[in-house]
Amino acid sequence: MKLKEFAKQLGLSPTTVSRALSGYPEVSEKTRKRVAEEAVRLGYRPNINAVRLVTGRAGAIGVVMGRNEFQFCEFMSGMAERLDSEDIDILVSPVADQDMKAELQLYSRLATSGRVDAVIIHSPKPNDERILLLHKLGIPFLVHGRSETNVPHAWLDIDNEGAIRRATSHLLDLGHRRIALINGRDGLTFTLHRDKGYREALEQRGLPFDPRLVTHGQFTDEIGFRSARSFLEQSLRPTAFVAGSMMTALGVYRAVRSVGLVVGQDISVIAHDDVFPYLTADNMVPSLSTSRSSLRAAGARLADLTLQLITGRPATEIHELWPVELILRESTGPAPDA
Amino acid sequence: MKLKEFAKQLGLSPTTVSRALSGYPEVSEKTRKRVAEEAVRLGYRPNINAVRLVTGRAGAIGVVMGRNEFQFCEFMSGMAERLDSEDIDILVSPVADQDMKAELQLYSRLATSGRVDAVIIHSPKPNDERILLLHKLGIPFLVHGRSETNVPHAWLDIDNEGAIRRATSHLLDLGHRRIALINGRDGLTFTLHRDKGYREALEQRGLPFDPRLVTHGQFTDEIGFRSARSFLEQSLRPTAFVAGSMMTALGVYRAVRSVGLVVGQDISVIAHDDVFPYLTADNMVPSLSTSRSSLRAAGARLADLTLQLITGRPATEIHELWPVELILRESTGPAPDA
DNA sequence: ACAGGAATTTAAAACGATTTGGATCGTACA
DNA sequence: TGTACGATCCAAATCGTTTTAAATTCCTGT
Repeated sequence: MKLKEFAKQLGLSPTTVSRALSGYPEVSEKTRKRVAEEAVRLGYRPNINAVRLVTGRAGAIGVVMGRNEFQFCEFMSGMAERLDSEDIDILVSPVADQDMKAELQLYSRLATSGRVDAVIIHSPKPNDERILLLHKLGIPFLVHGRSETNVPHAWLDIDNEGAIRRATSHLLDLGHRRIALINGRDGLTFTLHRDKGYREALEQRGLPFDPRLVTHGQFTDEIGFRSARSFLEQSLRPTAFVAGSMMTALGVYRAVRSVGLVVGQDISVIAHDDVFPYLTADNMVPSLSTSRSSLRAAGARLADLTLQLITGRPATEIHELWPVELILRESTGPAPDA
Repeated sequence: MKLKEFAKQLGLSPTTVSRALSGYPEVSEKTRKRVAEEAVRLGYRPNINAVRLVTGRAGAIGVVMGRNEFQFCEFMSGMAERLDSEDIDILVSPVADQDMKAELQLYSRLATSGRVDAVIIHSPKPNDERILLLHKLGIPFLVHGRSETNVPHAWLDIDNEGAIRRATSHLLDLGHRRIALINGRDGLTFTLHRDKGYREALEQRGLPFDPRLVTHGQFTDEIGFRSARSFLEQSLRPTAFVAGSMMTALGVYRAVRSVGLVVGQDISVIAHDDVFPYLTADNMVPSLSTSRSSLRAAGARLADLTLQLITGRPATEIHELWPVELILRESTGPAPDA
């Protein structure tokens, strides 16, 4: 059913009907109500593509998905939750991991194709080309994470630095002196922030920083396992691990067991938990101490902020830094006697 | 840059330019080439919303994402891989798990809003209301999984029945007689198929089916753990587990260890693996025997089939059943002596 | 040189909404 | 009574393409 036909059935002009449905003020309350009711009864819905053409809005937010990111679904779920009351879709484009050229091209296509009103950038670097590109192309965008890139941009991030500082500090409080950090991919801002938090905790006690106790890599069980194994094989092995993700922690647990040690007794573990419904720190054996921040909530909020950005709120106003909880469970305990 | 302006610069009519770019035959090769080159040079790209309005195509495929599905990202990645050469987007809508009413409403909105050209249905039931609804609404759709719903529909599925039959058979070959099955959510076709495969393997040996050895539930580590624990606490405990997913298997491993037994020795485990880059069966300790089928490949193929469906291939022609590999690793071994 | 037909090209009509700039209707006030 | 003004409503222009139907150009064979 088209607007013209629907309007005729109501005995009104298309103009009035359109206005009534879009909430413009120059239509009487009585008419608006009647239009709304009849629209439901007759099942009239504006053709979305016509609306998009004439308004110039795309009605969608673009997100670029790396190939190996298990976190992505959770984030998107959050976005979608917030968006489903609006008439805004989520458009997903995939890109091969660590292929910056392909990724830039993709963003460029996305921005110029008019398919999306805004895009979201994940895992930025301190100096991120994508941010420069999108700024230059003039499309609204939001950064999930932080960057030092020298153009104004909106961002939302969690306090990675504080999270890891506190986790490390807590392990130090428990008497651990050799603490290994299995961090994220090198060069990304959040990885750097976590490195920084780790060092700060050491510095606060006047303890030296040993680069042999830190590794970088993707958040997979395999990397968690390998890193932990190689740490445990060092002559002076660490007594505690700070792991970058739940998947990493799985690998760490395995590595610890594989050398005949016990998590929570011989080796303490704290991991960062993005809160997944299908893999919970509480259910691990022993239950896993975590720094926790809901990725789903971040997705929802980021969607919200994106809507604000689209409707004109200046990007320079949009900066949110979320605190991270530290939740202690059984995987952390006092350092064993040396 | 608009078509009109671009055409004027070329000294051609909009019609010819449009045709040249869309590959219609009634334009000379020389002109086509010139138009294509100039389009790149001047950066002309048709306004996507205008195209969509006039052609009536939405240029997007809709997928509905349940909240707790970690598999989803992997599937979507596959779809996206196939789609990124086409001018077709993926539109993601979330829905609360197990809320069929909300889900039906969502599909209905999706189908009538004109935002998508086709939708994909996941995890169907033998008698699936969504299939009936979409058929009634007349929008093209593809089912990932199978259904006995009595309307013609396209589908792609893996051979769940055969996979679990073979896994169970193999455990029987190894001498196991009490084999527990930790299956998926009750009522879904793939769950029923897996149940069936399990029973068939038993029947083939003339062994009785014991319903106390089968549980149903979501694919989470928690459910894996709880189910396995309760099995292991039975007076006559099973010596082998067939687990529905990698997450489930994580829980099973934990449960086995928590009662002081050893996977691969006291207890054999086979799980179904959808092939995730961040959690691999090979890296588990002991490495996990799996029935394996790439979810990413399924996503890519399903995207492909969806394109075919949209361009007119009859749904009744589109039926694919994929075989599942059985990969034996260290988690399976001969049954311990009774 | 010219008819006939194929190969190109084009003008103009969709597609289905929003929005601009007026029109109409009542009501209140001088 | 006439005017001004606010409250409603409407006709027509517009968004940027594709596509239909018709016009033009270019060959080819006689």
